[in-house]
Amino acid sequence: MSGAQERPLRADAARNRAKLLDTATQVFTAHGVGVPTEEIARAAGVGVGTLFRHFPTKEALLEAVMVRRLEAIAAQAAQLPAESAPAEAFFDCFRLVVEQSAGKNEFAQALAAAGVDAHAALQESSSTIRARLAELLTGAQRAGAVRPELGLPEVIALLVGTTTAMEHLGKDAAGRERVFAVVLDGLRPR
Amino acid sequence: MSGAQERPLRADAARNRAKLLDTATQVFTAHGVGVPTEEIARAAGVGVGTLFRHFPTKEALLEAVMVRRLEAIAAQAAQLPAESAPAEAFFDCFRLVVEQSAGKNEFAQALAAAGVDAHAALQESSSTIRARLAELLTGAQRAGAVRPELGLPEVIALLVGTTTAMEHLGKDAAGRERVFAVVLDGLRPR
DNA sequence: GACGATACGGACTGGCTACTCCGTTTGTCC
DNA sequence: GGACAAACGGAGTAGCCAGTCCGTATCGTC
Repeated sequence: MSGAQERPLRADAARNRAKLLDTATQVFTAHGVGVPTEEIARAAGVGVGTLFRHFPTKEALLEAVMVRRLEAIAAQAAQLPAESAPAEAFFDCFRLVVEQSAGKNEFAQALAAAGVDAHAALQESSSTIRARLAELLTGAQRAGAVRPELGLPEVIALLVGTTTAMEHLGKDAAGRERVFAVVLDGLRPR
Repeated sequence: MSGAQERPLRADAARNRAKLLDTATQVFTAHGVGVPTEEIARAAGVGVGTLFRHFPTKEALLEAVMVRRLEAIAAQAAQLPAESAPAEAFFDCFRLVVEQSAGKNEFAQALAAAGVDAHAALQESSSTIRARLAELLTGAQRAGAVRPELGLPEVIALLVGTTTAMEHLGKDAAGRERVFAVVLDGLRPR
């Protein structure tokens, strides 16, 4: 699916590409997606020309950052043991996604605003997470730990909403925990 | 606090100002805050000069739109009868704010991003709602209908988060209702 | 209906930013 | 170590958009 027959990058090119991705992740998260591309290039220690050679568009860079984060989340989600403890696995996954998504909301919004709703790469890596989440959801529902009437779209909406709530609370760890309690308990059947 | 000694606007000026506010509300909600000011002016049937005479800055226009919405919400919230049924009043208020805030999240974000965290007008009208919400919250908590450990910041974060979740679900009314059920039930004590 | 004050329209400006182009540098392979 | 391709840097370009300016139109008043 992903392995095209690209010839290998030269060593410096590969290094710069990785550095750009890392830097872009940090800078976008810290200062928002509105930062000029030039600032990212400078922070990464390269020229803008280099940035645009690797990512032909600012939007492409944004997308690459998102894909990378989604893949990281998917990898962690894959670790969760579903069979033994379906309920915990689902709730752990919910927490995981929310915690790893801190500051990512704005990215998704920016991409959607740019009319990129259906970019293949994003589609692919997000559907991996969705599939995993669906699996854990039905497991937890079968175990009676989650309201049976909830579908995947509602759970995802709650995921996004909870992330936003967390961002709104900032660093108040105790408050975040109380919000988590509200949502997670709310997911349980009455 | 708000009644300054402005001399009355000329009839056409008052008309244009009102039209601009209405149009801006619609256009910002429909197409996001990124729309060029010129587009709003055109949609309102006036020139950009007129727009900038009434609102010296795009940001000022955004703020005026927000203030107006907040005031509308505050007015509705003031109607809710707190004494007779504290629990219902709180939950109704929660719903009210979420439903009236559809599409407003992005405004607030845009304003915050512009470094306008503490504009007096916004502060004032949002603090009206906050005060009302705090009142209803403690009432509901005293009645045993809401978790006693929750503070106003957490409730507001949940409000914002729920609004986002709703926006994410789009027009799926049944799904929205299920999400509401999760959050509102989660607010109740265990 | 005439006159001063108020408000209007929209061409124009300045600044910002995504993206390009090409002379220079660096890595790779023999 | 030399030669060639690959990659780099950053000044330059084009387009967009918030906000200005002033000649023209409209309002309100006598």
